[in-house]
Amino acid sequence: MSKKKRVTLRDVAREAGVSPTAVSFAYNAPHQLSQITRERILETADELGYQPHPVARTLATGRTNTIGLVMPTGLDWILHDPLFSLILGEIGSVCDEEKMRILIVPAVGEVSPGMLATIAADGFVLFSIHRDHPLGKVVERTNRPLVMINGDENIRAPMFNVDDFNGAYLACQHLLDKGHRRIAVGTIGPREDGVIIPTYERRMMGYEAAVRDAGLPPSTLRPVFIRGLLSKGTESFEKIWTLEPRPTAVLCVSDVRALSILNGARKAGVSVPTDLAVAGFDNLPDSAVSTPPLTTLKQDLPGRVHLALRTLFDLIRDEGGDDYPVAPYIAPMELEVREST
Amino acid sequence: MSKKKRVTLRDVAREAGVSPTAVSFAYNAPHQLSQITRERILETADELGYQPHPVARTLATGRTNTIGLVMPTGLDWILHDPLFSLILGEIGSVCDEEKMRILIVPAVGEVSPGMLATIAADGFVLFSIHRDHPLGKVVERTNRPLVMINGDENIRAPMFNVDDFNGAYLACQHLLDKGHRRIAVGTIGPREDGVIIPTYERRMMGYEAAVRDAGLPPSTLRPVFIRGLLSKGTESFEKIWTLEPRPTAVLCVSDVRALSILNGARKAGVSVPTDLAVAGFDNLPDSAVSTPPLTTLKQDLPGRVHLALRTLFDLIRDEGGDDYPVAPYIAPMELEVREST
DNA sequence: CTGAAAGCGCTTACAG
DNA sequence: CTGAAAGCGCTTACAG
Repeated sequence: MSKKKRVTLRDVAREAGVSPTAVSFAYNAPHQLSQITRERILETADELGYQPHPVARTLATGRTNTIGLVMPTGLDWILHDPLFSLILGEIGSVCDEEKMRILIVPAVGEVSPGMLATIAADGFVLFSIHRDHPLGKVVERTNRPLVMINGDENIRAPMFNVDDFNGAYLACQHLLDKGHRRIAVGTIGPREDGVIIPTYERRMMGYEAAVRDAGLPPSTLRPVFIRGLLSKGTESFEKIWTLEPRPTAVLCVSDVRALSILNGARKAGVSVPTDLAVAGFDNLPDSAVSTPPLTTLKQDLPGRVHLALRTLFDLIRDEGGDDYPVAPYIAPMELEVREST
Repeated sequence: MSKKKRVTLRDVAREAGVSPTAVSFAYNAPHQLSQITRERILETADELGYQPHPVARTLATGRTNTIGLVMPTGLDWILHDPLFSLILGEIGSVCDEEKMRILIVPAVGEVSPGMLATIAADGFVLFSIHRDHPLGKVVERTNRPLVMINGDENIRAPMFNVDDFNGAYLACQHLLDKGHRRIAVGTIGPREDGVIIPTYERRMMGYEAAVRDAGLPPSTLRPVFIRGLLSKGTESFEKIWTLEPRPTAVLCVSDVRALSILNGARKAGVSVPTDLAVAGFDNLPDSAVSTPPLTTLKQDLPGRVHLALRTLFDLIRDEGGDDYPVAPYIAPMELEVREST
C-alpha cells in the first residue's frame, strides 16, 4: 500500500521528454547539456522528488566515496580507548574535507581474511591490527587499497606508526635516571578474545631494553595488568601499591592508564611523584591538566593521521600504482617531562 | 596492467559448469542445491578467489546492512562529547549482534534536507538534531526509516530522549534546597556553525522553571558559556569564579563541563562543595570517581539506545508499517547526589 | 547538444 | 534440483 515505487532516472526522463542519458548528464556532466534542457530536467526531477540512487551509481562507477575503518575488536573498544576517539576525530576531519564517509568495521564474530571483500568501501584504514589477528592476512585477500595506523610491520601494507620502542625506552630511562629501581609497568592484560595490540607489545619491549642497557636485572620491571579506564583508578592503583616490594614508580603503556593511577593515588592519599612517580604514553589532551600534570610521550597525531589518509586517497585514485612505497612511517616520540615524575 | 579483472559470479558459473543462478544459490539458498553441486561451486569459487560484490548484491536486494549515524556537526564532535562516544559504543554493540554496520554521516558543508537520500543505508539514527537544523526537515524527504536519539519533539520521527526538562529541574531544585541563591549555569555557547543542541536547550528551560517555581528572580541563574573539554577546566572555572557577585554553586548542562570545573577548582585551591557546589548531567562513568564524586542525573543509557535501535530495525524489516507509533520515549532521570554538592 | 545501447554484478520469480 | 531471463538504477563510450 504505502510501498510507493521509487522515482527513477527513467521516470524523470519520460516526464521531461528526454533520454535517460540527458538526465544523468544533468547531474554528472552539466556542460554536455544546453542550459535550457538542463534546467527543465532539474525542475522535473525536483517535482517528482527524484533522488539518484547511491547504490546504482556505485555499481556503475565503482566508487563508494566511503572508507572503512577496521578495528581489531567490537565497537565497544571506543569506550575504552580515548586515543581511538582522537584518531577517529582526525580521520573524520580529513574525510569531511574530502567528502568521504566513514564506515566502521568492527572485527566481531568469525572474522575471515576475506571479510573486507564483502564491504562496500573504496579503501580501508586498519587500526591496531596485529600480525596474528585474523585480519592480519587481509592484505593478500583484498584488492582494494589499505593503510595501517598503529600497525604491525609484519603486515605488508603502508604503515603509519609512532616509535613505540624508542618512546618507551626514553620513558624508562628517565625513571632510571631519577634513581628508580622498582618500577611497575601498567599494561594491558591478555584479552578474552585473544586480540593483541601491537603498539603495547612494542612499548613493553622498549621498557625492557632500557633496563637491560642500564645493566639492571629484568626484575627491575614488574608488569601489572590494569584496565584502561579512569573509573578503575582505585582498583588499578591498589594492584600496584600492594606489590612486594612496593614500587617507587610506574610506567604505563597508555595515558588513560596513567591518569587512572593518578586518580587512585589521590583517593588513597598517596602523593605523586613523592611517593610514586607515574609516566604515561601518547599525551592525551587531559594529561597536560591532570593533577599533577603527567609525564608522557608526545607526538604529532594530526600530522600522522593526515599523512596516512593522503596516502590512502592517493592509492584509491590511481588504482594502477601497484607498487606504492611501503616504507613505514614511524613518527619520533618526544619525552614530555611534567610533574608526575 | 595490474588492473586484473574482478572475478564474477558468472566466471564461477562457467568454470564450475553451472548456471549463474546455481552459484547465487550456493551462497543464498544452499538448500535449493544438491550437496554435491553446492560443494563443487564453493570449491571453484574459492580457487578463483571469488567474492560476491557487495554493491551489486545491494542493488538487487535493496539491503545494505548498514545504518547511518547522523550527527549535527562534523566528526570532530566526537572529540568534544564523551556522551557521544558512549552512545556510539552502545549502538555498536547492538549492531555487532545484528550484523549491521555503522556509517558515520556528519553534517558538513552545505547540508540539504535531501542529503540522506544520497547515502547507502537501510535506515538512520539522527543524533541531537534540532528542528532548526538543516536536517530538521529530512524526515519529509527520506523514505527510509529513521529514529532520533536526543532529538527534537518537533521533528516527526520516533524519539528516544531523556527527560531533560525535569532532570534539570531536579538538579536546580536540589541546589535551591541547599540554600544556594547565586547559581552559575555552565552551558554551551552559540556555535560558529549555528548548530543548536536540543538537549541543552531543554535543560536550560528546566533550570529556569525550578527557579521560577521557587518564587525566585531569574537573576538567580547566571548562564556562562564554557567548553565541554576537561582541558579547559581552569579557563572555565575562572569565568565562573570571577562573576560578580560570586556564585556559590554551578549547574552544568553536561558532566564533562562539571568535571572540568572540578578540575579548575582543584587547581585554584577552591574547595568543592564548601566554596562552590557543582552539579552535572548524564552520569558519565568518570563522574562517580572524580574528586569529589559528582552530583549528577543518571539514566539507563544502554536501555534507551537498545530500544531506539530495536525500533529502527523493526521499521527496516517491515517497510510496510507506515503508521508506526511515534509516541516519544522519554526516560525519567534520577538525581544522584554525591559529594560535589 | 542529444539518444540508443551495453554494462556494472548480483538476485529471484518463473518454468521446467 | 537446475537454468534462462528480467530486473535492481545508474553511467558512459559511441554514434549522430
